[in-house]
This record gives sequence, C-alpha cells and structure tokens, in this order.
Amino acid sequence: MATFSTSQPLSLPRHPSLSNPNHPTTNNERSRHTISLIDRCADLRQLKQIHAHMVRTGLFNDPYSASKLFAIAALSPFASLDYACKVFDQIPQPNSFSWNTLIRAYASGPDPLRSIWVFLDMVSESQSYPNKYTFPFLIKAAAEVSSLSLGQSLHGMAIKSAVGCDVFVANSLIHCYFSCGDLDSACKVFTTIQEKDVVSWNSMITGFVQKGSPDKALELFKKMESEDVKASHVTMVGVLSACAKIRNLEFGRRVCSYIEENRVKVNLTLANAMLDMYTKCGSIEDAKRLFDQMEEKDNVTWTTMLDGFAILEDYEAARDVLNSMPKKDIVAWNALISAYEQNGKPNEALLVFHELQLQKNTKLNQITLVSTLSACAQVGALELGRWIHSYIKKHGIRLNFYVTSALIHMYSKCGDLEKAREVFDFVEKRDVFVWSAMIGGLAMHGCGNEAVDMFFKMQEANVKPNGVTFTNVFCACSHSGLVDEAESLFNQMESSYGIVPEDKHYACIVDVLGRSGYLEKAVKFIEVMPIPPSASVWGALLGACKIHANLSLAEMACTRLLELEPRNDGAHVLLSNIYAKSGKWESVSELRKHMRVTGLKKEPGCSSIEIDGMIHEFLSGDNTHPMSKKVYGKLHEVMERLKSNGYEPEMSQVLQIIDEEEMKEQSLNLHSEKLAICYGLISTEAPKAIRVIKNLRVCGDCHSVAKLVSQLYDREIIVRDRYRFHHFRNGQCSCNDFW
DNA sequence: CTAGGGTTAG
Repeated sequence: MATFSTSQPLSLPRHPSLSNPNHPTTNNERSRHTISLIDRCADLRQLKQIHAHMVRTGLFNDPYSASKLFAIAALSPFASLDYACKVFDQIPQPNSFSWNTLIRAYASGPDPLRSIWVFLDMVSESQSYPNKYTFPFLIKAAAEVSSLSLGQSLHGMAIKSAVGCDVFVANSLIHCYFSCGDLDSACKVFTTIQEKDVVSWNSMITGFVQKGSPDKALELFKKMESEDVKASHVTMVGVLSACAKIRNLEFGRRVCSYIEENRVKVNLTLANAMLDMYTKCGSIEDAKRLFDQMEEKDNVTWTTMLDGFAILEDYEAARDVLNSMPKKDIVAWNALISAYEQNGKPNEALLVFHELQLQKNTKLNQITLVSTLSACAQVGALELGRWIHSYIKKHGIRLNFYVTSALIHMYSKCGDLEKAREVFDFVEKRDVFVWSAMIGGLAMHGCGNEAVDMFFKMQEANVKPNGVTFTNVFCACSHSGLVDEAESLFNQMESSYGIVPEDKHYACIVDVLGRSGYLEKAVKFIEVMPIPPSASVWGALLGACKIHANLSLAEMACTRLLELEPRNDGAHVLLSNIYAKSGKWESVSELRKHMRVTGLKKEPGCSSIEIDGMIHEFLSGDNTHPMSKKVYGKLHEVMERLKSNGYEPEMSQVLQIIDEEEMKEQSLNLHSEKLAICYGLISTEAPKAIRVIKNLRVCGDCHSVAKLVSQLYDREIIVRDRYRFHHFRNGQCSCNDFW
C-alpha cells in the first residue's frame, strides 16, 4: 500500500481516453481508487495533484467525490482555508455535507464569526438545508466569541429546524450558554434533554468548574453517579479541577482511586489534571511521585509542577523546574513571575521579568504584563510601569479588563493619578474591576468626593459593584472624612446591592468613624457587629485612638488585637508605649521582655525611591547605600535650612510606633523617608517630582519636613505610605494633614 | 462521508 510520508508523485489512474480500452477497470473503480488516495494524502501538494486529476477526468463533477476532496482541504492537518474556499467555489452544487464542512472549518478557525456568514449564504443562496450537523458548529462559533444573543438565535433556529432536541445540538448549547455566562439557560437546556449522554454531564460539570462553581460541579458528579452514567476521562478532568479549586484533597484522592478502579483511561491531560489537584491541594509528595511516574510530559505538566513548588514558596525548586523544561514557554515564565508577585516578592518578580526579556523566542503576553504591572505597583516602579504601557501601545496589545485594571492600579500606586485617569478614560468598556481600580486610585490619593461620584457613575454605566468596590469607596471616605456617605453606602450594601459585608468592610467603617473622631460611635458599631470583630477591625480602632490620643481605648483595642494576632509587632510596640505614657512601668518591662523572648521585632521603616529604573532602598539610620555620605550631607543641609526658616522638630506625638532604639534615630532625623527624599534631591533635577515609597505610615515630623522641603526647594514630593499618598507642593500636602 | 465535553500562568 502506498503511503506518502514525503511528497512524491502519485500513481493516479489514467484518463479514460488514454487508457487501454481493453483494460478491465471501470469508471467506478477508478473513482474509488482516487478517493482512497485522498484519504492518504500527506500534504497540500499531493491533494492539489489529485484535485487537478479529478477536474481532468470529470470526477470533480460528482458531488460525493468533490465533497470528499473539499473536506480534506478544509479539515486535514495540512488544511488551508484559502485553498478550501477555492475548492468549495468550484463545486457545482455543494450539498449539505460540504456546507457543514465549510462552516466547521471557519468555526474552528481564527475568526469563528465567519462561519455565520457562510451559514447565511447556505440558507439564502443554496438548495441545501441546515441539519443537525450544522448547528453544533455554529453554536461552537457563538461559544467561541461568547455571544449570548447569537447563541440564543441559533438555539431558536435549531428548534425551528426540528433539531433542537438532538443531543449534540443540546450539548453544544450547554457549552455555549456557559461560555456566555448564562448558567440558567445552560441548566434549562440540560434538564430538557431526554436522553442525556456522558457529554451532556461533562459539559455541565466543566461549565460549572470554569465559571467558578466547583462545588456545583461536584454535586453534579455525584448525581451523575447515582444515575449510573458511566464517567469518562473528561468527567475526571472536570471533577479533579473542581477538587483543585476548592482544595479538597480527600475528594481528589477518591477520584484518583475511582479512576484506577474503573480503569478510566489516563491520558496526558488527565494525568496533568491529577497533578494539578495534588499541587493545589498542597500534597507535593503525591505530585512529585506522579510527576516522576509520568512517561509523557508536556508544558502543562512542567508548569503545574513549577506552580506546585511556588505555592509552597519553594522558589528554588520552582526555578529548577523552569530550568529543566525542554522548551520553556511564556506560561511557565508567567507562573514564576506571578508566584513572586502574589507572595509579596515584587522585586524577585521583576528580576524574572528582566530575565524573560533576554529570551529571544518567548513573546510576552497580557498575563505577563498584568503580573509585572502588579509588581511595579507594589514597589512603585513607575519607569518600568511606563515602559510596559508603551510596550502595550507599540505592540498593539489589547487593553482587556485585566490589563486596563493593572495599568490603572500601577499608575495610581506609583503616584501618577492623572495617568491612571487617562487610561480609565481611554478605554470604551469597563468592568467592575476597572471601575474598582479607579475608585481605589482616587481613594489612595485622597480624592474622596470624586471616588464617591465614580461609584455612582458606575451604576449609571450598569456595572454592579462588588465587595472590592465597597472597600475602595469606604477607604476613600475614610481619607476624606466623608462619614455620612460611608454610613449610608454601608447601610445599602446588603439591601440594595446584595453584598454581605465582610470583616474588611466593618474595619473600613470603624476606620471612617474613628479617624473623624467618632470613637464612641466606632466602639458601638463594633459591639453590634453580626460577626466577631477581626484583627483588622481592632487595628482600625487602634489607628483612630492613635490619632485622637485616646489612651484607655487604645489599650483595649491593642489587647483585643493581640489576642487575635499575637505576633503583631506594631501593636506590641504601641501597647508598650501606651503603658509607658500611663506610667505602668511593670507592664512595660513585661511586654518588652516578652518581645525579646519571642523574638518579636518592630518591622523597620523602609523607604525606596526609583532613579533611572533602579529601586534604591533606605532603612532608618541606614548607611549601607553607596552614596550614604552625600545623603547625610544633604540631610544636614536641609535641616539647617529648614530650622533657619522656623522649623522645629516634632518630638512629642502622643502615641507612636517607635521602640527604644528608634528614639535616638528619631532625634537625629534618621527616618528612612527623610533619607530617601534627600537622595532624590541629590540625584534628580527639578521639575521632576521626588517619589518615595514607605512601608509604614509616614510620621508627623517627616510630614512637616516634606511640606517645608517642597516649598523651600520648590520640588514636588510624592510619598506613598502604607495607607495612602501624600502630594507635597508649595508647603501643602494633599491630605490636608488628615491621614 | 460529518458532531459535542478536557489540564498550566492574571
């Protein structure tokens, strides 16, 4: 038998007029031979050869033979849509099969909607009618582009064409409704199927898993079992994915034994799903064992394993996996970058990003950019963030919701609120995350009223707020003292927006009330909370007590907070200072001893500043920076100049998170933000703004110093502290000294 | 002669 592994001339039956008239082969046999050759074609050249032959012999005029050739042209591994279309146009009267084939080819091509245009041609211009094979392809196209209205129209047409009850049509509708987010319709279709097959169940199970209801997927699986439907390997993939999402190792293990007992065929995809379940559920031993057993591995296998180590924060092992990958792809790089970024290691994430850029064959994608922008936001790497933004523009990368939110978030957190607004205004469509990012940005910069306005504009745009939106709005209210607005929105959260307040929302309201001086009200609010107050709730109250110098309440809040978070360093230091202020010296020494014994230390103040794309970090009292001497020289000069302009160091805030050692640093003006600002003065020129990021709250003295420097040195200074931004300009701060 | 459901990174 002839097989064509490489392109060779074909031995085609000869033209009837040329063949020996006495030769016994009939036309029928000749066409059978030609058609069997079509099936064994290995490339387009061979196919075209047969095509030419068929035209010459007239075989192409036979609808069956022509459709056979066309199907290979459109669907084989070496298919060419261009060529297939030309073949199709030559078919005199394409039958339904040929139309279906063309629709199928387009539906799984790069532009699925083109299959709809073919369908319209079929309906309007041909004698062929759509049948039960036609609709699954079209519905698949609708699913691909997530067009609910298209899916609904096709659903209606399928019913009119009397194929609405066909199980293939119904199954593709389930898939389509899920991908359009219309879960109710998907369920309705499912319940109307008379004879559900395993694919019907699988479509439901994977639909629920992918749309964020893994628990429902597991329920369905149990129901499927109780109805004695035999699960397939695709069922297993879906169920394992559900287990991975809800971190249910026990159920996941049961699924694995089910697979063994029922001899479900374990292919690569299923093995990968098992691996993912083990890693996500935290059983790295099982994962390692499976990984070592797997004979065949693909990039999914490697990346899943990489992520498994990253989850355990074993970055060395994760890195080893990346290094061992035969063909590293962007997904694997993204996994490492995002692992660092999401575990509070943004600098490491940026290092990996820089390394990735040196790889010639790996193209960044939207996910790379989202993770990296998020890392930029954390460290305040505005220059790199800007570079990524221009990269996005230059390469025409689409601003989807993720990328848009990430850009807004990056610009906001790096202190460039105007740029954040530009991005927000530029995009045409905004989802809840884009709106929330913008509201959050306004909140950080103390634009409370604008944030609240934005919240209402969002409703006008028919975008429903979520829990994050409310957190950001409350945060905005808090920084701007908008007590009434916050209270009124809080009261509507559940009744009007259907969002059950969580502990972070309660903490926000306590913060709003407390900051504005309504300490009693805040306490009452905590007392009537329907859920037990969390550490962040007490933390918010404590913060308010600090601002308003309420010692007794602070002591209570501190005690509650330490019950919930025994290793909260700030609360310890603060409590010891409270005791000191109240003369409870025994309690002070007890607490200090406790801290020494348990090795609890106050997180050191740290400020950073980006110069020419490099992040420079300063700890308080730091002299490790290469330009340390010059920085201190500048600091001395600044302080002298400030003093001669009437500045007096502020040494007596009532409550501060300062430990004994820091007292000395405080008196010597060694706070990290002062060092970073001085470094900024040395290494940049006006009118460039000095942007500093601090890990803790900016202290009162540094705040006054920054105000004066902005005036006397005529420099804009932008400081991001743990909670918000301070824009210092002409001796004023954007926070109006309310923070 | 045709068809549907699947795993990794935000």
